[in-house]
Amino acid sequence: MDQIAAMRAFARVVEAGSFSRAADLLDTPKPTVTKLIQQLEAHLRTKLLNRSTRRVAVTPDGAAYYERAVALLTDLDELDGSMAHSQATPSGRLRVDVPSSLALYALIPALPDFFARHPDIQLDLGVTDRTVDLLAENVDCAIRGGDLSDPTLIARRIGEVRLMHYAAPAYLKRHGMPEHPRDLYQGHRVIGYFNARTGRPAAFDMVRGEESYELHLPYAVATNDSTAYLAAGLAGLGITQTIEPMVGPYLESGALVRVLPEWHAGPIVLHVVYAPNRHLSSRLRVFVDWVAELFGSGGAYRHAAASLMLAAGPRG
Amino acid sequence: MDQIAAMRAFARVVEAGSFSRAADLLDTPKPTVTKLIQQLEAHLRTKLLNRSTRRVAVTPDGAAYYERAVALLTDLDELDGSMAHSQATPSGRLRVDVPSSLALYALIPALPDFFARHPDIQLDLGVTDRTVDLLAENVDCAIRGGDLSDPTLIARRIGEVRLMHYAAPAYLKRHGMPEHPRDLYQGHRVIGYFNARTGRPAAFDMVRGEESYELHLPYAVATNDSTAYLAAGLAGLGITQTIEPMVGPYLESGALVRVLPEWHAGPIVLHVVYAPNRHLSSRLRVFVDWVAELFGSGGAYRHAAASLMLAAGPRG
DNA sequence: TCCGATTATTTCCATATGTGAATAATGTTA
DNA sequence: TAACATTATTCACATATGGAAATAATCGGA
Repeated sequence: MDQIAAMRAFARVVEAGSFSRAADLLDTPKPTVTKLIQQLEAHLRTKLLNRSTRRVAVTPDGAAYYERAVALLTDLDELDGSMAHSQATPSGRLRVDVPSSLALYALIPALPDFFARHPDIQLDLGVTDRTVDLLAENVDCAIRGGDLSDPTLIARRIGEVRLMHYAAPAYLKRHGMPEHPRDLYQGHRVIGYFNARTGRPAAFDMVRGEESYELHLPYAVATNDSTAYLAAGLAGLGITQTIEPMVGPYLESGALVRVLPEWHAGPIVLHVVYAPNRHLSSRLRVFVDWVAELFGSGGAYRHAAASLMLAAGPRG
Repeated sequence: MDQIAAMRAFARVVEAGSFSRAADLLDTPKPTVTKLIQQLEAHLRTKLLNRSTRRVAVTPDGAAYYERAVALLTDLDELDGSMAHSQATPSGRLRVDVPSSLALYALIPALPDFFARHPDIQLDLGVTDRTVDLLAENVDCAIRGGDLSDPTLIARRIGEVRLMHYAAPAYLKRHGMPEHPRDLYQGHRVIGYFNARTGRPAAFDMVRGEESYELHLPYAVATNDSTAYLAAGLAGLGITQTIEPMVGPYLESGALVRVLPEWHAGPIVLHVVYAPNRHLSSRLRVFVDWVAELFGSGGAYRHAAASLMLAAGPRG
């Protein structure tokens, strides 16, 4: 028995004073109304309505039950309605994971635009380069760069950035400027970036035309956080392999210098990933669309100049 | 979809943290739980649970829905429980119709005993000789004497009373004592009792052994209320045909005298009638049983001596 | 009192749902 | 990395429910 349908039918019969009219109002066949009322009475073991073919009278028990049933149905409709409303109107909290560099240099500076469009959404930003488990940590979506490790997630490509090589002037004054990737093995140090999961530092990729090298270089310091990585480079601790959009203001101020400018480390593809879901919430949908537009339009780094500046190392 | 079952399943999964455990707690097959959750998510167009075969996590939407759904289910269980409770423990109001003479001389004086047994029941007594429509007037049951007119009602026989003939001394002083039923046509008057529905006065039935007469006699006054009828007889307005148990104290006090004592008007069978109902409420059941016992045991009129006494007419 | 219009209910077949068995997926352990 | 135990889901058939048509019941009017 569908008790809710039965309660609705009963309420309508009480209000309409007739099984037939109630059936019409509910757009339900008359035998269905009959059966629902019978089922409800059987469930409650109480006669709710005294009826003949011409007349329907509510029993005292039925009248008492009606009052409370109507209140319950109102609560239920309200609950259903609030779920529908929150689907139709993007609102509520969204948990998003972003690598720190993309958060600090691209996403966060653009958020005023997002909130201008969707003032009812709250974002919980997880700022970490670590690859989080979306299910385990109740993360709605994550922005990821590079290779994707979880094939079960939906990955929507939103753009790409180039990795280039830079060093602080003080570093270059001490170690000299390399002319070729092989030179990096001659007394040079790099800033290491290690994958949080495997613990192994990433290789330095050098690509020029058809020529390419994958170098595993000695480092004085390594980190798994992209912003700390940049700070280490600025401190003159070694050569960095960093995404282009982050370094603009530091190149301008001279805090960083391009190293081996004809060589780059190839593009890093950016994705926004989320779990498959037949019922994708509207807030997740609008966020994903907005992020795709932000990074895809090239506008992601427009605000970088007005963004935070890390401390540069000694100019030497 | 049975939304209530779905909500219950959802609540159990949230609490148990597992589909299988929830199914066990609900004594429901596991595929049923799976389907119910799927149906609920489809209904709400919202993902409530992120799950794998090994893990179940509640979404933020799911958590919010859970709080409110549990409150609703509690209200519903309370409502269902209150109906069940009112069935198990006889309580609530009962509308009973009784002819006035039986109310005043038998039922009402015995009610202290009924309420000692069932203190939670309230009785609404309709005291009238009129044959009420149980359905139209929301009457739970009625006590009736004589022939039954409605074959659709359940009639439970509870006893019988004899109709005899009486007159006040003053009446007999004026008109003399009849020796035979035929004498009643010689200047006598009777108190007429008319059926409320047909408006026709009842005949006087006289039975002695194999001999019987059905007399339509002239009357000075007629009424459709059995207590008013008795009062008219006490006032010396004519000969009455009244049930035996009512007149005890008046015979004792001499306010009434037996007329044609070898003749009686045959027994009147008493029934308690009520509408057929698959779910007879417990209070109606206990009332019917109690009334049957009261009238069946012959104790119905035990209290009459201590009961109200109508004013007698002039003794003459 | 009888007839007819109206309305609740029943019947029987079509459709939807429930459930046992099988399958797919997950995540821990050796 | 492979094996295995556990658990959510799917599949196919059995059972329950929905609904059109037919029937039964009611009650007002002639």
